[in-house]
Amino acid sequence: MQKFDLDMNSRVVRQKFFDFFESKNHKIVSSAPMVVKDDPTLMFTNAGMNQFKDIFLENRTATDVRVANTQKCLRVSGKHNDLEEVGHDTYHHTMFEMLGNWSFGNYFKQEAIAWAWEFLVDVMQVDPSILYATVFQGDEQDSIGEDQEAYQLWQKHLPKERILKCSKKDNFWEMGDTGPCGPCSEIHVDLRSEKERQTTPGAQLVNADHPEVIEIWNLVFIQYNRKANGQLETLPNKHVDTGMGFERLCRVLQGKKSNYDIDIFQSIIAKIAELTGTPYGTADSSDVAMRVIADHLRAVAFAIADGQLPSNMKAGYVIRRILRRAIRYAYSFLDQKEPVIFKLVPVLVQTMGSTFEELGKQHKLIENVILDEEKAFLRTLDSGIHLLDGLVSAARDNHANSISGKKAFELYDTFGFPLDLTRLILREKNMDVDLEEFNSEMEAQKARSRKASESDASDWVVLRSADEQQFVGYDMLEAEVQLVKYRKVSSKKKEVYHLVFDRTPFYGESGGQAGDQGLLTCGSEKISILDTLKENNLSIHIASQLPADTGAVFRLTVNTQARQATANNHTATHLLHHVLRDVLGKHVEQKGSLVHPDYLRFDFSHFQKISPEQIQEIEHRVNAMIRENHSLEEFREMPLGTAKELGAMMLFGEKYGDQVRVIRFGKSIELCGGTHVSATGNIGLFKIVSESSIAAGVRRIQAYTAAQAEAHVNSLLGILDEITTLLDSSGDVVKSVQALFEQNTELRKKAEEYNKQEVKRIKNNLKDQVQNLNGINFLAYPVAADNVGIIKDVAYQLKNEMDNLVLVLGAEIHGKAHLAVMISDNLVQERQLHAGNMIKELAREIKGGGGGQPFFATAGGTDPRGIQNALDKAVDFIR
RNA sequence: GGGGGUUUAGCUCAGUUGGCUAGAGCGUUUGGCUGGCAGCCAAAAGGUCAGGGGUUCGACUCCCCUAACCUCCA
Repeated sequence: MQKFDLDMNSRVVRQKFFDFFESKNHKIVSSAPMVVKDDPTLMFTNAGMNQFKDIFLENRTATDVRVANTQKCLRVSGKHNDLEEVGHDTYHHTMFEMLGNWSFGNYFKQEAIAWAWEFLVDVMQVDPSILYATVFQGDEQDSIGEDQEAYQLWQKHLPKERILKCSKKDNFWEMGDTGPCGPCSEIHVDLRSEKERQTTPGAQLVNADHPEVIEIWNLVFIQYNRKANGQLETLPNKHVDTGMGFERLCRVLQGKKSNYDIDIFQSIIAKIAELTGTPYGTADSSDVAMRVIADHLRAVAFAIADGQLPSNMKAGYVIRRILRRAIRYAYSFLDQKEPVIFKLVPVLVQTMGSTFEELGKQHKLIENVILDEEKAFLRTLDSGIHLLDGLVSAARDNHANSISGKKAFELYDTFGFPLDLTRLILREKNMDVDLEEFNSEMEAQKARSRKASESDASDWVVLRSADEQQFVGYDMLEAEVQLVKYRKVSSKKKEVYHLVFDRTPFYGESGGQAGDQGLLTCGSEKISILDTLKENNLSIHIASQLPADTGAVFRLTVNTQARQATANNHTATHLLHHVLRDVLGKHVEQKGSLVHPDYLRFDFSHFQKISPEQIQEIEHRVNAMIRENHSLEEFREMPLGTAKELGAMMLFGEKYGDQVRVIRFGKSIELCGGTHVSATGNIGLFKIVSESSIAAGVRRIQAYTAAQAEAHVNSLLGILDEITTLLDSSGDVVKSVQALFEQNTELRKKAEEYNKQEVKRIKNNLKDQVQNLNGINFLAYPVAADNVGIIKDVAYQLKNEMDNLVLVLGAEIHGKAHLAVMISDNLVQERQLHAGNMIKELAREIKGGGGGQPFFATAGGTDPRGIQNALDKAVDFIR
């Protein structure tokens, strides 16, 4: 029987794992950020191996060959992970920790298996009789046999009946369609009761989605490379990559039935219970809601700490979806109509802040961002409910008891109102939604999106094997290089080639700095490099075409002008960052940065609007640092510890190696991989052009430097100049404009007054001309007016003053003919007169058209000479 | 990156197939009444109908472009 230890809280478990692998000569490294920055195939870290991917791909050589860590991971989709399922069962999460130990070309299966066993059974005292191991059974298609070696090794610890041979689906790990891969061996644990275990052997339940027979540790043995043609080749360097679900391990050790019962989640759930007044265990629906909230809170808080704010694009959208799902559950099943999730942040910081210090340091920001999103989504829900009410009453009027899928989809797609809420509300009113139609609308939406973002990358064509790619761009702006590999990428818009060279002076887009542009030359052939991207530590040059001779020696030349402009903006960003912390306070943390040749954009945490005076002060101080002309001090390889002692600025959500590059300009010291000016004086001028908010607690500054700043200032001065000239004002322009405004208002009022008088005058004149025909007060008369409004006004006023009126007015305004017909309401009723029909006929006389309502209509035409004819003709209608 | 939507008074929003001289509620101001928790009554002020272009006799309404925001999908 599994014994468990109440003192085995999550912190102790984590520490024991580290201690164990440290004793096996592993280096304990910190978790990489959860948000992935330089891998287009991945938005979030979804496994422990992500931060070592470049080692497996041999883009980087490992400095330590034995490593262990805990990695914060996020999964929202995948074969066993559907966001909508999380919280309903007891062992799936969006955010989770993955404990792992790694060997980079060092130890292999024997040690990996022996140590896994030793850690679980000897150190953590897991009952060996509830453990199962799986090994790869081989695959004919790939012509590889079963993993005999692993099978043998497991027999030292487990009887044969508890070592299971499994298929490629569960026991062969691949990073992607191509690349490093290999068989794996999983450890499963059977947590069912003694009695249940005797009735059904655990072996039958392994890999069968049983909630109590679960995988806890996957040992991956990377020994092959999958080539583009599907073939496997044996790797010279074999690696071990293991991953153990931390929350599951804690569950086993704490003797709980559910991951959500371990200390990490229970502290959060207890707080939810306290805040909502609903104890955990009250009902199934509220329990699910609490698990959803507890899980999603972690995911969102960690993402924000790593710099990923909720937004409507890409990774930010995933975070928003997770957070909104939590809000939805709080709203629907815990009856929380006001923001509540942000109140849980302190508990999370308390339980996890010591291991992940980024949480505590950004406590306030995380709260603010969550609160803001809660408010926004509750507003969205409010207006959605309003719209749904409209749909419901419309359906009732039609005696329908359901709402079309199309409408429900519109509610969801356009107004962000979730389908499950729609259904919940409808059910209370005994109504339903056409789900089939909803789903087909959804499919159409997805298809549209896919089509729009379609791009097709063909396989890499590898020309030569190469060591780690060398970046020489800090020292050189051109270099002789050779092509290592290339591929063609076609998207809807155009075709480009991705080129990778053995070395390059081109800076690949990273750390917010835009990639270099430039030229690739070979003899007389010139190919432009449009952009440079960085993927998994590899610089990829985007070229408009492929060079004729791919085997040649090329010359790569960076566009120096763009590079210099970029450097200006990058250095200015550092100065700005430094000054912001001085002027606004040390709470300022970089939350995003874009360094472009034309401008710079800097996002940072700060909770109020920055006043114009502060903007001026910031600008002034940055310009002062520019004039002080600090020289660049660059330390390419500084131990991380030394950099910290220097007080170098480090960023959350950024991963740093042991050796870091440090950039210093006077008091500004930052860890940075970007390119900079040789002295701050090069920047010339720094000018802030906008300050705004992009999220709760995050502000954005955009600025220009050098030539752009100059151009900006000049264009503003130019506008001012023009205004001054227009006003013919040599003195205070602002006062002149104010005076102009006042004058304008005055004149407008005067004009209105004049019009009123004019209307009155015309009206009084007309009154005398009214004839009585057949009991109708009839008048058809030309008037002199200089705008259409006057005719209209006259007509309306006369209508108010006279009964039984049929009025036809004509006027020539700006060379065009205008007619208006007004008929008293009673005549419209009694005599079936219709101004609109009348005017259509009359309009013929002025060669125009018109229309309107029964009592009032207008027409216009091109022939003013016809006005009198039209007026004469009008009388026919009342005879 | 693609789709859908919104933009009308200080705020929240109505505004039908193009035609009432752009409205409501709240808020503001003024006057009157009133011992009360959003007091009551009356009146007034307040609009570049997001911006620009077009169609039309006539555009808040239809078409095109731009901007900001909301929202879904990838």
